Amino acid sequence: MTADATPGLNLDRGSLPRQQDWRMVADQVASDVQAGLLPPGTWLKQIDLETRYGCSRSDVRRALDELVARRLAQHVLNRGYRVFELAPDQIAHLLEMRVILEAAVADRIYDKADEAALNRLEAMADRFEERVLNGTLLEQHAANIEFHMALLDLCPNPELAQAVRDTRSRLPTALVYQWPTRGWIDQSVRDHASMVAALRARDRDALRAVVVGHLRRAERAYGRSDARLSRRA
Amino acid sequence: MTADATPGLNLDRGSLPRQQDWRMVADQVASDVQAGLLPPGTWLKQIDLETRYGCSRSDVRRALDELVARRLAQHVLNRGYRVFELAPDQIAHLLEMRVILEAAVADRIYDKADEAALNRLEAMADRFEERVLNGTLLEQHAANIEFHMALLDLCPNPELAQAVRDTRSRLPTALVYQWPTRGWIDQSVRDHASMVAALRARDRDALRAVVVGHLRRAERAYGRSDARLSRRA
DNA sequence: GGAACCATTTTTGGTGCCAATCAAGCGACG
DNA sequence: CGTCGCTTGATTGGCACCAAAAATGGTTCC
Repeated sequence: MTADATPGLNLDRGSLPRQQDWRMVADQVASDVQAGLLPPGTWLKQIDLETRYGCSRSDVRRALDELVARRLAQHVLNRGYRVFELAPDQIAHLLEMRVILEAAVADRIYDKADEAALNRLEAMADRFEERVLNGTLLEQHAANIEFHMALLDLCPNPELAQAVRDTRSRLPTALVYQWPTRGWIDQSVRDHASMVAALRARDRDALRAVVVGHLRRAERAYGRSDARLSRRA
Repeated sequence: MTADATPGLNLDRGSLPRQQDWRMVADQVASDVQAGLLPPGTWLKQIDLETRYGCSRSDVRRALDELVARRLAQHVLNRGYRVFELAPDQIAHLLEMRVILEAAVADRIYDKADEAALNRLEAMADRFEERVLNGTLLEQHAANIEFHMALLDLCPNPELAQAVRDTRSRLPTALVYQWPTRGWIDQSVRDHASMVAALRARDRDALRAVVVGHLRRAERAYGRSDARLSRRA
């Protein structure tokens, strides 16, 4: 939290309706954490956040408490708040939970998957493919997220969907920015197509297999990034 | 800057040398909600909590925010906080998630289930049975919880175990106090015994079947309570 | 008799200030 | 020369006060 005066991003809040500011701050910080702007272990100084997001001190405090409750930050008494730093085994555990939850989602996704939804999904898969061909890494990432979110929206159990979102938000995507290999991306493109195809064919087992395989590959990618990181440390 | 000797290991929420005040208040309120002392929909007035738990106003506020983050309470702007009131379909969704998560736990529980752990578990099953024979409803309930918590402690994935605890905590147990039928309790006793037996026999499928059956019965019990409630409304 | 309106009281929500606490820098001492 | 202890600076954390909003109770008018 040192090297940003960051002119562009700030939304003026004087004109906004003044309800629930701290929630927006929490979401902003969460978003910045996910984007890798605030790496794990960074101290979240209250004064910095205050100026950065242009809100009051109490808003910052409540936002930080919320982030702790979401397990995106941890609180050290009389020291402050820092971005949560997951140990490798914690990452493994979270990834395992992701597999469990997303497999369950895959099993339950059929009821709401009508023709219109399938078409929208296919459009997003295509968009991802197009972004892979000619788009920045950031755009690829965004399109990827979009596809998965759309898939998740088809889950008939909103609590389950939220659990998936929460689990995902806790996993650092910073590692993804050094996106492993070209083969990985291509495989992802194919996976997305396979998912839509399995949905169209109403083939439960195939869909679950694709989803689990997709996540397992991500798991291995994390493993590689971790190895890189620990080699450096 | 930010040189740090201790990266990552701490996730303890309870083992701090001195727990923060507001956290204790939050846990107290959560416990009272679970116990049915604070029925769903109850307004949680700040002054009441302040006097009831003998803490400052800011502690109360932070505790309430934490309860909102845990989805045990909801916040209405300029009106206050109230105990979360789940719609029947939300309860159904949460129960479904419980089945998903606990089935996953059952599948993964073997690694840590050594002889000592099995004996402890069996002792708890026996205690539950004993409490069913001659004990108050509250004691039965406590013994039941204890057994399930011990079972959960065998889960090698702490994140998954925590997810189960979180999901459980969101389900109102107040309905259980009017404990459905005698047959239900007896079946529970038998289920617990079956779980231990399946663990001893290392029979994955059997264990999962028992767990899922156990929860499905609870599901039906909730359904009945809901019917009772909505009939009255 | 009932409904709308107004004053009072209660409760919530935010802000500013000050004490408690910790890290870093500095000097003295073994 | 290294280490211990103190001082200083910066940051966090709690508390008390005050403003805004809603519920309550009573009154008046239709």
